[in-house]
Order: sequence, then C-alpha cells, then structure tokens
Amino acid sequence: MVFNKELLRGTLELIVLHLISIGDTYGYALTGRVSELSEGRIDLKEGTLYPILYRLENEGMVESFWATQERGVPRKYYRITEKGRGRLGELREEWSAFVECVAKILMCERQGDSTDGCANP
Amino acid sequence: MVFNKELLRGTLELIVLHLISIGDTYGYALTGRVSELSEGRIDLKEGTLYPILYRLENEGMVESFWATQERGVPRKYYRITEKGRGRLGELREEWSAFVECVAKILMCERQGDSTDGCANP
DNA sequence: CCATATACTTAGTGTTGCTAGGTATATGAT
DNA sequence: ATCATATACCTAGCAACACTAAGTATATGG
Repeated sequence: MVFNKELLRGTLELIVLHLISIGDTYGYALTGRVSELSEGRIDLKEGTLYPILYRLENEGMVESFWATQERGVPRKYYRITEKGRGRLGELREEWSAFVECVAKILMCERQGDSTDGCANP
Repeated sequence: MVFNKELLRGTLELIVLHLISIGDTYGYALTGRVSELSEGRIDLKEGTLYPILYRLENEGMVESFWATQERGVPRKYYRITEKGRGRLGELREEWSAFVECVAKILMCERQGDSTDGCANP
C-alpha cells in the first residue's frame, strides 16, 4: 500500500516546496494534502515534515509567519521565496531527468557492448 | 551533473536486479554499465554496490559463483533467481506507481478542497 | 619498477525519514 | 464535568543505506 520509505528520499523536499508554491500553507495541512493527493500511498509523518520545513526555512527557500485564528490553535504558515522558486525549478528538472534515466536503464534488455545506447532496435 | 545521491535510495536495488536479470554479471562490470547507461549521471560506487549484492544474495534474490579466467583476477558472478524475478517485478511496479504519484502531485496547481483530484480541468 | 586497470571487501560517516513521545487548544460525546 | 478525538506544533533518538576511504590481489604497459 504505502511506498517504500527509501523512495521518498530526495523527493519529499520537492513535493513540499511545490505544494507551498501553489499557495501559503501550514504543516498540519500539508500532511493531509499529501495523503489525499497520493491516495494514501505517501504517508508524510509530522516527524518528517517539520524538519523539512525548518531546513527549507534555514536555507531561505521559504518564510514562515504565525496566524492566529478566531478559534483553534495558531498555525505557522509557510510562503515560498524567490530563491525557493529557483530551487523548485532545479529540483523539478533533476527529478524528471532522473526518472527518464532510470526508465532508460530499465528498458535495456541486453548486455551492453559499450557501443549501443540500449535502444534495443 | 551527477544526481543527488538521495534520489538513488530505493532505486539502486531495482537497477542492479534488473541488470543482473538480463544476463549473469559481476560487480565491477555493473559499476561501468550503470555509468554508461546513465551517461555518467549515476556513479554507482563499489562501496555502495557490493553491500547491495550481498543483501540481494542473503535474501535469495541472486546466487553467486566465482569464475576464474585465462588471465586476470577471478570474478564473482551473480545470477538472478526465480524469487529475484518476482521481486524485480514488484520493484518495477512500485517504482512506476511512485513516479506516477509524484507526477500527479507536481501537476497540481491549486490548493485542494478535498473534492478535486487535482486534475486541473 | 611503478603506475594503472581490473576486481573484490569492509569499517566508519552522514543524511534523512520514522518512531514515539511531548505540549496545547477546541469540540462532541458520555 | 470528564474524556476521547481532532487540530497543530515540536523534538530526541533510531534505522536504513549511499558514500568515503581504506585495504588486498593480479595483470599490463611504460
């Protein structure tokens, strides 16, 4: 059901930064949003998410501000910075290049002779 | 140039098992093959690969045998087992499901209202 | 004779996701 | 009134695994 947690490494930062980029949001909402969007297959734990948010903030990729509400516990909202948008673009590119790269390797169905590109003509 | 190493987590086992599945091979050859196929973007280190091979063997996914040669150092070859082929299929499926899942999340361009599937119609 | 390529091995390090606890406020049920 | 649950944030310590950096050994070319 849930994906092997090792797969998440390196992609959670991308996912979190993307979700913040489409609109200011806060930690607790992100855990639910990721669960929804992944149909329960990515169970982003609080103990995982909060350290990611602090890392992103320390690196200047996001800014945070507290928002008290009419009722309920105050929320700590995060907003992406310009620097963060730059990083998001890089992470997106790296991710899609990586996915293509793995796909190419998995397509390969014969031992390499160092001259083929493994296109399996 | 080279991919963030965190991205490799969880996929190296799949890649290694796949490459063994298309023909018996040995550790040192695998490092070169991965470098070729990825055009240098995945630099599979020996200190990473050998532990993966031992893990796969301990779990019964591959078998190993030493092959002495006319000249040169003996090589330890690995062959995939039936169990290993089963695991390979599972890893492939999990990987492609994960890639689709991340793609879906990254496609999402508005805050969720819990009813949309983030298809952005 | 020595550098380099081939080929395997392994002890220790670092990153990062998870576990499992904690604090605090609000609401609905018993 | 009390207790469970949902919301909301925080953090110390654990575990998995890719990497570093070292080692052993054989063969070859300068």
